Amino acid sequence: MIRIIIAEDQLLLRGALAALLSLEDDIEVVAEANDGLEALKLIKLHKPNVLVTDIEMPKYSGIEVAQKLKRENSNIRILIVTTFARPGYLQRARDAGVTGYILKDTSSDELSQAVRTVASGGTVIAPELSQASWVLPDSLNDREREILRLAEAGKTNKQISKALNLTLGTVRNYLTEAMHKLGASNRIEAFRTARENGWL
Amino acid sequence: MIRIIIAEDQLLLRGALAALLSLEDDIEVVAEANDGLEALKLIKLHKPNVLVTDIEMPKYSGIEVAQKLKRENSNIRILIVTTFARPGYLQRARDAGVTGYILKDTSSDELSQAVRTVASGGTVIAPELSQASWVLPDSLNDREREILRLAEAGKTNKQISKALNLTLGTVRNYLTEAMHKLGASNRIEAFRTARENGWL
DNA sequence: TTTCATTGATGACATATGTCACTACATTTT
DNA sequence: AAAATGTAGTGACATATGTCATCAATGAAA
Repeated sequence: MIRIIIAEDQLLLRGALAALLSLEDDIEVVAEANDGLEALKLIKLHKPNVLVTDIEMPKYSGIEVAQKLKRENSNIRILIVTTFARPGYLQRARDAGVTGYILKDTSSDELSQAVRTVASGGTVIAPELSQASWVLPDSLNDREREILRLAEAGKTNKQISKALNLTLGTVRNYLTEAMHKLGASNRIEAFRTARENGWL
Repeated sequence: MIRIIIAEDQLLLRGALAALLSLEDDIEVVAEANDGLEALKLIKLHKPNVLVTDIEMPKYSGIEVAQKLKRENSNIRILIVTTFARPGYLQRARDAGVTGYILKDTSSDELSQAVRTVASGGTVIAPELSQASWVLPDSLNDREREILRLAEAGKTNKQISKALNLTLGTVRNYLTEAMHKLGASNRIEAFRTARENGWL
């Protein structure tokens, strides 16, 4: 029997996933979490074999949960079920020891099959991601990432420089550098590209 | 018996919604659509009582589908189930004759109850929205909207002016005006605010 | 220890953005 | 017909943004 926990903040989908997976003879849903923090607590409590989780959730993202579990040398298997086919997400997920990554645009059959594969030590990657767009490596550094995030929030260079205790000129330099790395010709293109690739 | 069609592009959620609603004795799922266009075709074919639909879908959005149905004087009831609590969406949905608007973060019980209410001629609005709706009226005009959309895509004023056959100065004037209306101090804040309110 | 990479800074420059007052014209309203 | 409204434009101005070459301090690697 494969014991699983489901972490997903959309109640409707969470309930549905639980219902669908409970129908399988070899799968038992032992708990459901509404956010990353709750997921961690429930995992410690129930020691399931597999965590089926969304990425974008309150408290901790699915990727952060995976990172924490890895740091604790947990031997739980993780299957991420997300809307976003973002190369950067997949990259970080794999680095965090995640062995399953599928999209919400798959069938319930594929979902339960993925749970089984992951539970038995296998790897499942959504076909949309397995080949495509590896091409761009994330070359942004932390400063560039921070600055892009603030730019995305509508901050001016001056506000960014105050927030990060940097000079106005330095902020502009980092932004220029980020734009070059991303092939963007202004800050808006830059943070959009970074966001779409899952680098923010 | 309430005959319904479900339109939702995420396969997993669509299947789950269908499964959940099929469990109810008084509800029958007669078809499922993957996008707005398919939904319209299936409605003509099956003449269901209620359309349960997402907003953000390929081909036509749920709101566009509602608008087309209204123009054809269809007497189908529409229940929108969406992730987004955006006042502007709700506003446009109501203008299109939609009588149900709930969030994906509700329970399956509330969902089936909402279907019944809408089917019998009632109205259901997510509580998160029923108050917030009239906070800010959407005072943007079409030009401002277009320009904000292009700005959001990372276009410069010059590119926008070429795309819309306007003068550079005119584009800047519209942008300034939009920023004033939205209480924003630059284009990024402007299109973010507009987007969050569902005005783009 | 010398070299190298990283991180942050400066200054000068061109271009883009945002602000405002005012104009012009066509279409509605009154 | 006169007034109001909507749509687009001009010009002048200040500030923000993006580009580059160059410099300095620090810490890690050779």
